[in-house]
Amino acid sequence: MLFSKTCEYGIRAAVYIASQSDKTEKTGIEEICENIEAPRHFTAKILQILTRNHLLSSQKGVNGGFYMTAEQLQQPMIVLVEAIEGKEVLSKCGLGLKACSEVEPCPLHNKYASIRNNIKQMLSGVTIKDMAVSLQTGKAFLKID
Amino acid sequence: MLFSKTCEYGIRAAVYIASQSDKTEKTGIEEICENIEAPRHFTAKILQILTRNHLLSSQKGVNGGFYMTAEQLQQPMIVLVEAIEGKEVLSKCGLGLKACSEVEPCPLHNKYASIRNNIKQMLSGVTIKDMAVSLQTGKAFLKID
DNA sequence: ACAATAAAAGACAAAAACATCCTTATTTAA
DNA sequence: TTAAATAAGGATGTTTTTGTCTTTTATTGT
Repeated sequence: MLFSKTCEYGIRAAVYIASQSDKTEKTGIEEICENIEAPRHFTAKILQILTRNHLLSSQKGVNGGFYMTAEQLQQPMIVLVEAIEGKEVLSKCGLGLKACSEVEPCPLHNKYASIRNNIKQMLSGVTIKDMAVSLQTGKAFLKID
Repeated sequence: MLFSKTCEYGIRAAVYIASQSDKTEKTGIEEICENIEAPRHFTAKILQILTRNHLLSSQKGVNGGFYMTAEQLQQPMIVLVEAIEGKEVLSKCGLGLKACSEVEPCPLHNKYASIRNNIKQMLSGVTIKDMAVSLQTGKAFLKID
């Protein structure tokens, strides 16, 4: 509902990569996709987008793969989501009206705005690292073995 | 983000029909679509779904059209949304994990659950009629003329 | 240098969402 | 009782999203 498949895979992949970022080895796309149960090539494309947006780092060649810098680990989820879904996604009218505004609101405007703020707050208040830590400490899961 | 196009059109159409429900004449699909700026045939199909689900009433033939009973006007938005998007939409995992649960939650589980509850509350707390009234009193708009 | 490895990039395919058009069934006014 | 009106239903088309496959480019260990 909230996220597209693209966004779901992107978040899951980023969190997995983050969870591996203590290791010195970089993480390959194959390993990532196995651990988040996402389609190989499709996910690779999403990671390209994130890499272009400097939310991930990557290296080609032998022993290459994906990894995250300390700075990247500290990015809040909202940055990921906006990179994938586009910045507008969190400001568009809930009923899809082009002209919806404070002055001429749709019938759902205020209620929707408040929900949207909740969502923004959630996405701003959680970093990739936060989620990775919850994985590492066994408090959360991306895959049930 | 929150709603599909199908759902947006469905809500807008229902609200428009509701806003016309004081009149004795029923409202035709043509008029509805003009006033909510939605595609004619596509919207007609959505209204079929809502009618089958008894969220709208319709009548064929001369002077036919769509209308809503007092009871239908009192339905909360959540019923509309569930009829269109499916009941599961408001209980699925935010990261798209099949196995996500309280016991084995995804890294976003609790935050997402709280957002979802907000959304449910909003959708349960607003009736079609509420939205129609805001239209009728000029407090809200579906179309800017 | 060279072979192996891994991400990047591009072309293509399938499925789902969105949208249109045409026919059918029903109702009613004349 | 018939013609017109209007929703319902079915077939089809388009676009977007999701997914795969192949080739290219960069990197590195030997």
